[in-house]
Amino acid sequence: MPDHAISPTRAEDYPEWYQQVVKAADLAEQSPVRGCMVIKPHGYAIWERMQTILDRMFKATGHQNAYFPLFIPLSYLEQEAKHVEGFAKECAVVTHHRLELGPDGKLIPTGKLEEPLVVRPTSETIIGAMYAKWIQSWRDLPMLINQWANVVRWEMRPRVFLRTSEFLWQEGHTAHATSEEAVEETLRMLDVYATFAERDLAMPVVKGPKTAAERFPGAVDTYSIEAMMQDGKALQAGTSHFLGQNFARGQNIKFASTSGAEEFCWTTSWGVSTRLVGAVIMTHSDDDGLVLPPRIAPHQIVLLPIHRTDEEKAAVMEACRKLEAELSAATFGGEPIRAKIDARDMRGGDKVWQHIKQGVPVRVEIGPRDLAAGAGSMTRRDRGPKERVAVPLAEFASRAPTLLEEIQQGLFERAKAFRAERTVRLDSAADVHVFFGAGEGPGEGSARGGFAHVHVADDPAVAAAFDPLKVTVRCVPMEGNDEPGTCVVTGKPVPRRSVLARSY
RNA sequence: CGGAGCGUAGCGCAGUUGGUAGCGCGCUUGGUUUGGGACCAAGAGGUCGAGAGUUCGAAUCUCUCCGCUCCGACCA
Repeated sequence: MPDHAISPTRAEDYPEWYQQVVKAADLAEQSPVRGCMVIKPHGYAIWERMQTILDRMFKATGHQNAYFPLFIPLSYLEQEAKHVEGFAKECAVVTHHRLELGPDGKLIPTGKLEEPLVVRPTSETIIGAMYAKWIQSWRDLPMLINQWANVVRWEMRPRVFLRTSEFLWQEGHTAHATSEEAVEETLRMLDVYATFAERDLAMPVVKGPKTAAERFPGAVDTYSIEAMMQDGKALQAGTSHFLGQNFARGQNIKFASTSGAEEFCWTTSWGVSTRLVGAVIMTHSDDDGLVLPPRIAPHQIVLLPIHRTDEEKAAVMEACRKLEAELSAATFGGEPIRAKIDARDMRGGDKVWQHIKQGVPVRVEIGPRDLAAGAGSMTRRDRGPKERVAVPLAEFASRAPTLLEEIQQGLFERAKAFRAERTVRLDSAADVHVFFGAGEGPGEGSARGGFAHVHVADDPAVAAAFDPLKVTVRCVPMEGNDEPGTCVVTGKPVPRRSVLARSY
């Protein structure tokens, strides 16, 4: 066997490594439908973890869930000019509502719709149409609603989890009486995403507003959290938009204010998607497969009984069940610890490697020898596959929360250190060109780059200057960044540095 | 949608100048094993991506289409 479970390794071929990890961890696979993936149980379980945690956070910030239609009348999309422009190119359109059996046995779409329906690429317009009905008075505000749904964006180049034609996400849509309140909401939800990314996904992110070119179609301001993947590329992990009154005007979302005047609402929208699963993979995984932070791992601890005879089996299984019960009674991150006994009848080595490839944070083997010593053999996914530690069974459950916290924190620190190593401050366009290695050779380019903090203006000339490098302005970091300077392209004065990177 | 590559068993691949399908892993069964991706034996599994054409004969040659991957344009 090679010394790692995934081939090729990250260093050899990063994109291919990513796909092999998805396959080895049994997260998802290609479907018969072009550009669409099947999310398999293990991949879906990770998404469910994300949903559970985020949903709790949305509720805690006063939001309620609701559900709006998959189909959006074509005319709705036309209500905000920039919105149409932004999404028109990638929409799936339903034009018929019936199938008839043709003479050759083929099914023929018939029953042409009077008005074509667009499969939602996002739901601003249809939710706005409902808000226009629901909101009449300042007493109806703020309107704070979230929807868990699928959306379709007909992408040219799909990549599992990162960019598929259909994906799952959550979209929050809120309406407010004042601009200040709406901006506050936009930033609050950006913070929710940042907290979730760092605390639960152990993925350090940079928060900040986008440049005009990268803004959501129809938004006044778009904010994002940007994470660095292990190839140095940036991944937009979540977005929060301040929509101003743009959509409210287009869709007539009005309210009577306390003074009795009729005013347009100020709206926001924000979302994260199954892309986060890809983000987690590319942030933590190694050449042995998936590595999951404990907080989002469907199973945090797997117990592996080892036995030969029936007597051994009885004793070992009893010890496993006892430990499983103790672990389930203990808590980590405010939830019961998720432990599982894997008693499947298969070879121990295969079984262990399966759990390694699937990213289970902690494995505990319990065999007759361990039992005699009152111990279990523990291995951690964030350490080498053969670094085993004997742990006393009597105390393991009480120590487990600390252990999981240590792993969670360790992964976060490791990711932060990685990002720090690949983050630089540059003060000239020439340095940017050098850093991102203008002339990259095959197989080498993927290892280059990172985040460059540079003074640049929000100006098309900046995008044009770095376009040949495939580098874009990811966002203008809001924290620890108040050093004024002059734009390295246009020479204009700017109040702070921006993050430049290649991106997914 | 442009450029490149690929499509043969669940996975990874071989199959030369056209002659009717093979290897490794995996899977099933039996046995030997078992604290680190076991070994022996016997088996199951393929309209060679789809369609058309050339030919006595096509996985192999020609054309068209479909899908996947990478690189561009677009994006969460």
